[in-house]
Amino acid sequence: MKVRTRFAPSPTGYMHIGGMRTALFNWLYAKKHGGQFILRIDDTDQQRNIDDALAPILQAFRWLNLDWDEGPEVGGDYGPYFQSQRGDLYTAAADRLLAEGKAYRCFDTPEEVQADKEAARETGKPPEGMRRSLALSEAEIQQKLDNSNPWVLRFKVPQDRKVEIEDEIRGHVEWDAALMFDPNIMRSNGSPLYNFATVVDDAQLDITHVIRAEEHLTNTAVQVLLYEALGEPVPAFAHIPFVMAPGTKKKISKREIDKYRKSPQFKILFDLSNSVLPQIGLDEETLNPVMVEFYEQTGFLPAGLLNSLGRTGWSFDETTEFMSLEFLIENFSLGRVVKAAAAFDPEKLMSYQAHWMNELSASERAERCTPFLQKAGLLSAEPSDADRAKLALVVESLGDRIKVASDILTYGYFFKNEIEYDEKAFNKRVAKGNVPELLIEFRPVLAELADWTLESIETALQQFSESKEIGTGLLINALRIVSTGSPAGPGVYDCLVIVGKETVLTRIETAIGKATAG
RNA sequence: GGCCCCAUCGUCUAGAGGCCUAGGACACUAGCUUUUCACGCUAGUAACACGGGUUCAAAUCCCGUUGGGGUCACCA
Repeated sequence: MKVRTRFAPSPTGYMHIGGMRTALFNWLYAKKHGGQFILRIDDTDQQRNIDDALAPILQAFRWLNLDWDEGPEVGGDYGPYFQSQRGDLYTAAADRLLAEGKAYRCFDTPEEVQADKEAARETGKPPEGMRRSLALSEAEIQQKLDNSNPWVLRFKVPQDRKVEIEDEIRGHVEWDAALMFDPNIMRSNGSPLYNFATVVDDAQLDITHVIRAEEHLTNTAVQVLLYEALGEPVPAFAHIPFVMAPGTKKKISKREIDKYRKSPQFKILFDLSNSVLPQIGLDEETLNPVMVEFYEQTGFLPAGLLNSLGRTGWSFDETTEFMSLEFLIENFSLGRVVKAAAAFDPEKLMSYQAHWMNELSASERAERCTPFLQKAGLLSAEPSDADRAKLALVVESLGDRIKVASDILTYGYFFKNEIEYDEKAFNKRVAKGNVPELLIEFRPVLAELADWTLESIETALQQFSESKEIGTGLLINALRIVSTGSPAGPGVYDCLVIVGKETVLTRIETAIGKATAG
């Protein structure tokens, strides 16, 4: 049998990082077994702006290179793939259940149902009055129908049995049907409830493996019964633990974002957010680390996020950490999914990210950095050859200092005409001792250099230091601040070459002026 | 509260009765390297929730306790 898995997001306007992990596991399982991955949109409860709310979700899949075999935009033989367009399917299934006596019209008011449930809560058993509508005669039912009394469709749970599944991750799980409350499967307006719609859809779509978050484990009991009542084969289930927020035991959630902002475990991500988003014109309030979009916008690599997602709640063996998407496809298995919930770890994500960034060539890294400089207004939309050459030089000399593409903005000073001095560093390395005097003497040496290369500058500096009987570190450290303003960055000679001879000479003058002024 | 799930270093995990003096990775600490920063290298700190069984032998199997989580909607 051909493996078919699915991910069924609601159009919420963003792709949740935890949901992405669930989707990834579904996708991997399908790919690993040469099957199909289907995207179905659970929009029964949504009304408007479906397109807007769906776009970021599809974009997240595209960005991570997780293609879907059937679903929005690509279509497929089992469509439509929006629940809002599959009404006939649910109605037909509901009619059949009603006709076969497997479901019944419940005329209880919501208040009655509520009261029943509260009364029964203590015992854990279904309430006495649950099936009072079932006792109604044909005539009584007809009369209520004629009076347009509202009703919902309830599934009649066969109570004299157990419901059992062999979960691919959790193993044997069973429930006592006698303890189950007849679930509402159709609203009074005729639209289906989740548990019903999902079963009808998964059956119709020939889904073979339902891989979803463990919060659905309890729902599975009802769903199994529904499959059976509908005469459909029950798919294999795999309930994966959910992704917790770092430093907590709770599922990671967008609602808790304000707490996360203060969490030390999240610091690395919010620091990035705070420094990068304002520079590229994005709002820190609307974009955050719970959303997959955040990682795309701050310059993570798909490989970095994928590696992180693939390793939270799953492992290949005792040592393998770095996994490409190809590796994951080749080796993924539900059997190795960890049963306990796992916390998403930003620090570890960063280490995966750094690894995959380093796998890229300098020119590939430069390409990733380009849009960030452009959005920050530090590089024109159509860079000149000189601009490109400079960027290439900067990225090359920065090496592994660029972990996420937006890190290039930390070194934005290479692309500005005016530099800002790090005051502390300036006082420590420039406005100190006889450094200003040394700079005054060294400047003409640089000015007379025929070549402006790493080697020529280094040689000149060493000879000069030797003649003055000083360590090279003195000028090296001073020149870094003088030429870039910043205490951190590439080697000085790289800095000097990148900044350029004329500018360096000018900046030495400026720095001397500043250092001697006060 | 009923039902269901889960439980190894701070974190992600390895471990399917003896390879466990519990392994790897991230983080952390120290040292080395070094012209800053970063990288790299070396070393170190650090865990089987608890209590009973079963067994010659248990992190691994069973039971219980505790703790954590999920779920009990005309949400998905």
